[in-house]
Amino acid sequence: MNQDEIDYLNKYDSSKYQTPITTVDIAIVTLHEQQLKVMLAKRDKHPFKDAWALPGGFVDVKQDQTLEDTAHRKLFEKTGVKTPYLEQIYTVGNNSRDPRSWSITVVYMALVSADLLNLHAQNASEQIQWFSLNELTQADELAFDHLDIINACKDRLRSKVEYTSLPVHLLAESFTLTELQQAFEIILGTTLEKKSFRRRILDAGILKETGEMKTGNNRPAKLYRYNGNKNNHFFNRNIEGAR
Amino acid sequence: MNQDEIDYLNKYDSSKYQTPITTVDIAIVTLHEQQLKVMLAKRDKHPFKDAWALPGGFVDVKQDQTLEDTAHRKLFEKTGVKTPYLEQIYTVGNNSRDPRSWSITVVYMALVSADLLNLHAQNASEQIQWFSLNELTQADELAFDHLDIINACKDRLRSKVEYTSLPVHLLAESFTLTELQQAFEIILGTTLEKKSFRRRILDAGILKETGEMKTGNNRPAKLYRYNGNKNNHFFNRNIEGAR
DNA sequence: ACAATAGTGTCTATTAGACACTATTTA
DNA sequence: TAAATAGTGTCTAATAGACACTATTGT
Repeated sequence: MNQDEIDYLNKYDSSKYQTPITTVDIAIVTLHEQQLKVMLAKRDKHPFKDAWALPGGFVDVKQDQTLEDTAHRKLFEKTGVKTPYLEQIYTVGNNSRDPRSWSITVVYMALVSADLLNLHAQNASEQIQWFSLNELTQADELAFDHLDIINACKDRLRSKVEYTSLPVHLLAESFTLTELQQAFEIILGTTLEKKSFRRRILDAGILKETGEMKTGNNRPAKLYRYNGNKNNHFFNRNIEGAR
Repeated sequence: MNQDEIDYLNKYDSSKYQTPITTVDIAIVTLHEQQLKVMLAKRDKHPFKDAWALPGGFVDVKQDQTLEDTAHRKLFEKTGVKTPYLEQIYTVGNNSRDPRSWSITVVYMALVSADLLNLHAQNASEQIQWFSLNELTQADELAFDHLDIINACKDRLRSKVEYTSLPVHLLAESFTLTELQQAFEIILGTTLEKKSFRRRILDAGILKETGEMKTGNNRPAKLYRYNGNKNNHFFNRNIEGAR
């Protein structure tokens, strides 16, 4: 860096340009009672005071080093979960979505196992509630364009389920193949053929048997653990529901 | 909107919060002389003065209604092209990518047919050059994290070619199946089997014969036109090169 | 006729879907 | 032994890959 550039940077004052306000919003999604749920928080400030909105907020330029840090921070504040599956979905920016100003939001989606969340305790609070992803409509009058954003997340979920192993992130650390199949079915909104499903998943080599069994009033089922960290496995052929 | 909210908005001054600076960058990609090329512009200002960078810049809150408007505006300034295939790739934001400040950039990729561009005229200018997408390295010392961004675009291109019809956007309005196959091959970096390729594309029903033929020193080839506007067709099985 | 490229016929290999079957538990 | 769910055997259908073949042009 030469003196010329150093001088330029010393004189640079980013606050003197008119720029959009930039936020990060997160769709925190979980699977509970056979339904996909998304967390919404009641806004305690203008604009859209008292409306339900995705958790989110401004980048804290002191505290956050990256956009992912902002997303992780917000997620931890709301759920206490530190290492979820977190994926950037897209960024919306225009001059009409926020009455204050030209506004940009970077949207993340987090998938969290319900067993890491104390869903009932959180429901007791007035401020946070879990909504069924499929039942949200215009009538719910969400803040900003958050209904559109949630629908975009739902579409992304659905389409990724067709060719990835993404639903594992909605389950507990160990799970049966039937539980995994149900997660796929709930996201896709169809039933899947058992044998094909099991073959697809097992042939992919992405699960490891834990050695434990899940017992009930019937034949016990093998428990598996996902073997691929926070990454998804990509199949090179879509699952049936896609057709 | 009630009086309370109106008062809040009247008093709201977005410039008093410290926020990241936000830009839009575009990877403009074309196919020329059997190679993928990306357009870079030489920076005439600090920071990274005189380094090559992706075209891009700040959202103009007066002129642009949406982020896509900003991308289209930048693209038009550089190429004169108004309606390209334009896709949002992702958004990078952190406190280290720009020496001025915490910085966010929303990255778009545009695919443009080489026959809409006057590549030679542009190469004559000192300010803009087309670089082979596969030959850019650290040694080129691109501005900011633009090499990383370009590599992310390259990865996205490659992976989408495995299951979409995306390469049609790199060709002229009418093209032969052999030209389309070559575009796929260049992006994938492999050769494809002719019969499978043609069957896949024709069975998808995404092309329409123009009725014209392309002639040369050999059997003439049917010319086709893409039948799907700016959307991609999604195949439910990946192409060979994927394995 | 030959070179060059366009375009096809058809066999094989792979894998998803269908569906009936067997296995293992509790009550 | 019945109910319930886990898990398998195996046939069929769909489709991608391989590759040899035919077709049509200019020279």
